[in-house]
Amino acid sequence: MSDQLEHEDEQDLPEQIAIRLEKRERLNKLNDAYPVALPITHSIGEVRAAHPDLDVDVATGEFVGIAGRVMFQRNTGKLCFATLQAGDGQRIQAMLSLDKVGEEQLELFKELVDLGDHLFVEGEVITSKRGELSILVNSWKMAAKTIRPMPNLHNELGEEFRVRHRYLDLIVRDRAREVVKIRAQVMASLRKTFTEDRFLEIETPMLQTIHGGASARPFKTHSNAFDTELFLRIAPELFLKRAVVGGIDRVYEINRNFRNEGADRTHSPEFAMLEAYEAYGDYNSIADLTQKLIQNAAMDVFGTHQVVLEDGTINDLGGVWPRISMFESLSEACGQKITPETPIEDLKKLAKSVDIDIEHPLHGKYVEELWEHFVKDTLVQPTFVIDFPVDTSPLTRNHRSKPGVVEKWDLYIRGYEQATGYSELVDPVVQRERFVEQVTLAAAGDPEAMKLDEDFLKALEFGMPPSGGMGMGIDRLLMSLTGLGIRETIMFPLVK
RNA sequence: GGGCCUCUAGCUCAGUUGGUUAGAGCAACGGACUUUUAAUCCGUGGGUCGUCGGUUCGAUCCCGACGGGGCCUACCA
Repeated sequence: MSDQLEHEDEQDLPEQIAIRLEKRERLNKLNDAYPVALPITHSIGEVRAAHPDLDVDVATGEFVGIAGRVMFQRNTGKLCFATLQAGDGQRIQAMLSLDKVGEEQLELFKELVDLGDHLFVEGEVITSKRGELSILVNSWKMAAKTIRPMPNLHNELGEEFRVRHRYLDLIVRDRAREVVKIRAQVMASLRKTFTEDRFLEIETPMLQTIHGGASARPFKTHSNAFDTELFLRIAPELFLKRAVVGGIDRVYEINRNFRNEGADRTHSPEFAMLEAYEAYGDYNSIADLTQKLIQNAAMDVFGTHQVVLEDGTINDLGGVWPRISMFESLSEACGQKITPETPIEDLKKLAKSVDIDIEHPLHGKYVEELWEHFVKDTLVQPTFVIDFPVDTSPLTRNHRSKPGVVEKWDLYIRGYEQATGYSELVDPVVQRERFVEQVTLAAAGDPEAMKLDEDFLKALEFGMPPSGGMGMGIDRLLMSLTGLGIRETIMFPLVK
C-alpha cells in the first residue's frame, strides 16, 4: 500500500493510481487537469428545480454549464452516460453523443474520465428516452482529475474506513451529509433560542494555567513564550462565571473541551460543550431553559418533538420533563431509605451487596454509584434528576431547604447523562472551603481533584449574583436527536 | 489499564482442518455497442493474505511479539 505519489515510487503504486496519473499528464498536455475557473451557469440542484417533471424525450432548448463529480459511467459505443453529483448530493445525468461532441472528444472522454473525477459539461437540458433529466453535452472539460479510485459505491463502507476517510464517506453516503447538516441546524437553533432569551455568546480560554470547572484529567502542554505549563481546558465554567461577575448576566459558550480520559461510544477526548449562566436564575429556571433549548432544536430541525432515531425507535422529547429526587428515587428503587445522614458504612454494605466494587472516601460518591446502579437504566424519557450529594458537587450551592444536598440536576435522556445544571455557588468563603476540600483530596491521590484557582475566588469575592448554570454535551445532544454514536456526530473524530 | 475478537486486491467480502497457481462482485485495462440507470457482452491484468520472528520438508493458515481496528470492562460528559 502506498500513501505517497512520489515519482520514484511510481513502479510500486497500485495499478489504478498509476493509470490515473498518466491520464492527468495527458489532460495537462491537452489543456489542464485542474482548471482554475469554469463557465458554470447553474448548480445541479437549480437545473433539477427548474425542470421538476418533464415528459419523456423532451428537448427544452435551454443550455446550461454545470459541474459535478462523476459517480457512475455507462459508456456505450457512440452514446455515453455519466451521473454527476454535486456536493449536496444532487445528481444529474450527462449524455455525450457522437453527433454532438464529435469523435475526438467522445474518445477522449472515454479514455480520460474516471469515476470520481470532477467534470464540467455544457449542453442542452433534455430528458432521455427513459425520462431521466439529462444534459445533452455539447462540450466537456475536466474540472479536477481524481488520482485515487473511489470506493465501491455498491457496498457499505466499513465504520473505520468511514471515520478515517470522512471526505469519501460524505461523497458516497447521503446520511453522512445529512448528519453534517443536522448538526449545523442544531447549532443554529441553540443560538437562536439563546438570542431570543437575550443570552450573549462569548469565547473563553482553551489554554489555561489552572484547569477547573469539572473533575477530569487534562491534556498538558507547554508555552515557550511564558515558559510555563498549560492545560487544555476541561470546562469553561470558571471563566463564564467571571463574565457573570463582570455583569454579563446571561452568557453562554459553545466550544470544545478536552479531557484526557477513555474514548468509547459516548466519550471523545475532545468534545463540544455548551455552558450557559443566568444571573438571578437558579437550577429550576436553568432546567426550563435546557428543556426549551432541546425541544426547540428538535422542532427547528425535525419539525417534531418525537424524533426518529437511527434504529427506527422514537425518542419522545415532548411535554414537561419530570424532575425526580436522587435520594428519593434511589430509596424507592433499592427498598431502603437513603438520606444524606445514612451512615457511609450502610452505603458501603449496600454497594457490596449489589457488586459495586469501589473504595472512596466520599459519602456522595456511594450515593451516586448506587443511584446509577438502581435507577439510571430505568430512565428512558427525558428526566431531570435533582438534589445531589454536597460532597461531590464542589461548585454548587447548598439546597435552600434540604440539608446535605445541593441544588444540582443531571438530565438523563435514554439512559445517557445529557446535561447538568446548578444553582451556582456564589459565596466566596464557602467556595474556598470546597476548593480546599478538593485540594486535600488531590493530596490524597485523587488526580481529578481541582487546583485552587485564586483568581476565580478573587472574582467571586467581588460578588457574583445568584445564578443558575448548565452544561450540555453538544455531541451527545446530536446522539439523542439521531441515535448515532459519538464518532458519527463528530465529523472528524480523533483516530490513532 | 484489564479481558475477548479481528486485519486477505482500490472498496465490500469469501477461502485455505498447513501442500503446486489464494477467489467473487464492483473498480481498472483491451474489445463490441447511439437511450443507459450498479448498463450489458467477450477477454486481460492486479495480492509481501497487517509487520517481524518462531515451529515445520513446506506458513496467508499454527505459536509469539509488535502495530491498526472492534467489543466488553474501569475512569470521565
